[in-house]
Amino acid sequence: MFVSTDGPILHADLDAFYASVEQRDDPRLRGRPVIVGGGVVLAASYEAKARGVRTAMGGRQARALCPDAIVVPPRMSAYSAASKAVFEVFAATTPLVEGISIDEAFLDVGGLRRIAGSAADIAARLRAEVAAAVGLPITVGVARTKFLAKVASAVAKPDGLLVVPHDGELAFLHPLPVERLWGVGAVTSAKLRDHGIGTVGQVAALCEAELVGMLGRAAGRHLHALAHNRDPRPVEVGRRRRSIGAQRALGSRQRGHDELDATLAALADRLARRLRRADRACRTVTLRMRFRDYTRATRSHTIAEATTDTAVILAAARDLFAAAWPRIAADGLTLIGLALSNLENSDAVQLALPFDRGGPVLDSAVDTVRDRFGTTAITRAALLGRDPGISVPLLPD
DNA sequence: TCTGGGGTCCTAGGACCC
DNA sequence: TCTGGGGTCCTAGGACCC
Repeated sequence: MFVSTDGPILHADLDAFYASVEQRDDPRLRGRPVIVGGGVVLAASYEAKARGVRTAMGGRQARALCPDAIVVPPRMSAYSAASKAVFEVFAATTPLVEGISIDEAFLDVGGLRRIAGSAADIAARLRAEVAAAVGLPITVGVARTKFLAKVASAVAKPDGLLVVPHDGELAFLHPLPVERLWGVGAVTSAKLRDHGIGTVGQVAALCEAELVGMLGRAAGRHLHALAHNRDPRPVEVGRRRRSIGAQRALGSRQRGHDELDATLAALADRLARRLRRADRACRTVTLRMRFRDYTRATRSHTIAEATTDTAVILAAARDLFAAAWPRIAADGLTLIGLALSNLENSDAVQLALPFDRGGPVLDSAVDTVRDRFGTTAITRAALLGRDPGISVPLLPD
């Protein structure tokens, strides 16, 4: 489900989010280099970033670059609470909010001009409100497209506001390095630079076919469009998660079969709980592995019936694990993970009825469910029992 | 100094169906 | 016995993002 207008789009992005929450909650950390996460850097304050510390960097390297950094363990519940408070400020600004991650969202402010002023005014007020209500710095980019709004916020960081005017879009975009384009990571960047392409303007000078030849169909078309600031994607409200996963790094020590099996069971249990809490069910279980040489592999299995059952999920995971065991034993596992995908809503109600009973029973059962859960929930029911899996349409979808 | 944990989307081959 | 095009689903891998 999505709604959108033609109006300007805000990209709001909290600065060094986890580290900023730590500095907010502990005055001794303010103005000092802060690293969240020990083994690997989950977030670095701007004081630490100035010393070269980067997200996802190994902890030892980070401490070498910045020996006086204060390293704190992550407090995920504090970050969730802060995120929730910030999203409440977003929601008070416009109903058209698309959350991208815990610290980032697009806001469509088209149609608000008459009641709330220009997009620049709205953005400035949003920053002030987040600072006042939650005590965190946030950067906002404003532009006509999602992509350009995101580029603008990245350029304006930290604690900034940047509005890209309609008549200045390409003048702003084209001098930027290609790495600013959404979807250009290490691999694509290297390919482009091999062809002597370093700026967005140089990408824009290529025709689409040349880019497709270099990068493949989807990536080529995508980059060609972005380089010309063509991005028709609307701000989408109410997007639902398509997969949930959990993983554990295992370090270099070799783990035995039983220890890995116990880890697998813990992952399955954790994921199944999250699945049920979200009122979703899954059909596909994927086992993720990383080996000593850092190669990766996935093995997946799709079940006929969506499930929320820990035992069913774990059984599928164990089958995949057993099939992969020879390679695991030979190559050594350094990471194990599970992902659940092919998610369906599990907030439907199933009616189990005797196989030989007729329509009136069905009708009264439907009425019961309607009374209890509301009419819109019912579209069809499965006949369970001796012949499971038969679907009978009761009402048109 | 070897690289965490959570996600998204795309590609490509094969099975299967009409 | 050989022949087609089109579509969906599943599986595996890969690039990318925060």
